[in-house]
Amino acid sequence: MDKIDLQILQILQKKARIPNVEVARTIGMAPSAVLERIKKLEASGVIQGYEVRLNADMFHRAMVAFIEITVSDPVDFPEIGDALAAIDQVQEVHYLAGQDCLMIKLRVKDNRELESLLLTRINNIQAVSSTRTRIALSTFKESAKIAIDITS
Amino acid sequence: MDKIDLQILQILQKKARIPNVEVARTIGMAPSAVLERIKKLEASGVIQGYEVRLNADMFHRAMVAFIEITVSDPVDFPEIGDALAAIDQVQEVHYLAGQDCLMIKLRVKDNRELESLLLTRINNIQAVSSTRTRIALSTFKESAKIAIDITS
DNA sequence: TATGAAAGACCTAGACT
DNA sequence: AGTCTAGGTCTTTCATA
Repeated sequence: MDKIDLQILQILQKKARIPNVEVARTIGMAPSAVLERIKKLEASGVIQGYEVRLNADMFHRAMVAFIEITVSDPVDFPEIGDALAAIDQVQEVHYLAGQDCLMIKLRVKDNRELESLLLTRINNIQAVSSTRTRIALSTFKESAKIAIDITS
Repeated sequence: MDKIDLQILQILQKKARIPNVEVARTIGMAPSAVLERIKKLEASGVIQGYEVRLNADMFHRAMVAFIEITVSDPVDFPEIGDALAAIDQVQEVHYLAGQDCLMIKLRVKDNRELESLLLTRINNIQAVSSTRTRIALSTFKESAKIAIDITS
């Protein structure tokens, strides 16, 4: 990965769904060269995919919550992690260091749906011993972007 | 937003950087009609953007952490939220209900960078009274996807 | 690895339904 | 809102440097 690759990624991070030639023009290269580089970045796993960012409010997912889920037996983490990951409303599942717990981020319609998930999909998992829910009232920033420093 | 729009969004959520005609073929419509719909979805704010998902490990951002930041004076939230959002390594900033605190998600290279951020960018903010850091050891799921139910 | 050429695919505006 | 058409643009492979 050289500076040109970083430039390409920086452009795609701003707007992934643009023509190849536009990327090529921006960095002053032939489209075929840019295509080859992007393909290599995809093949090597640097680029993991291209996503649309949708407005959650318009899909009954206005409410963001984080839940810390404490588990009685750490051996069960993989199964529980997968079970939580399988819930549509759950966007993230992380295994946290030092406290025998998982952190999940989810988006639901409202309190009612949150309660329902807690009761029927989370607290009813055998090994789950407790949960601690934090609800977000507003969001200042939410992005998967990684700052790319070309000079490095 | 009708079922056709939902179908289009479902396709774009799988892979945003695909030709318009391919979307059109998949749902059995003329490309121009699909183009028009996508433009409307963009204009109305349903589609907020198109992102590349990069492999964080390859950009010195292997470590994920969540920090709860307690603030002495709730009046200061907007400024602190913006200050935190301005940090490159910070991917999310949420204002939490009920505990006078902010939740941030960040990606850093290692413990050293995390410590440096805590000392020089977070704890040195006047109104910040305490922080509670949780480090993710592994991640089961991490996505901004919203499940789209076509039948609805 | 880059360019340039060329064939084929795609985009998109506009006429029309 | 959709289809169809058509010119212009973009993609992608390949020969070449």
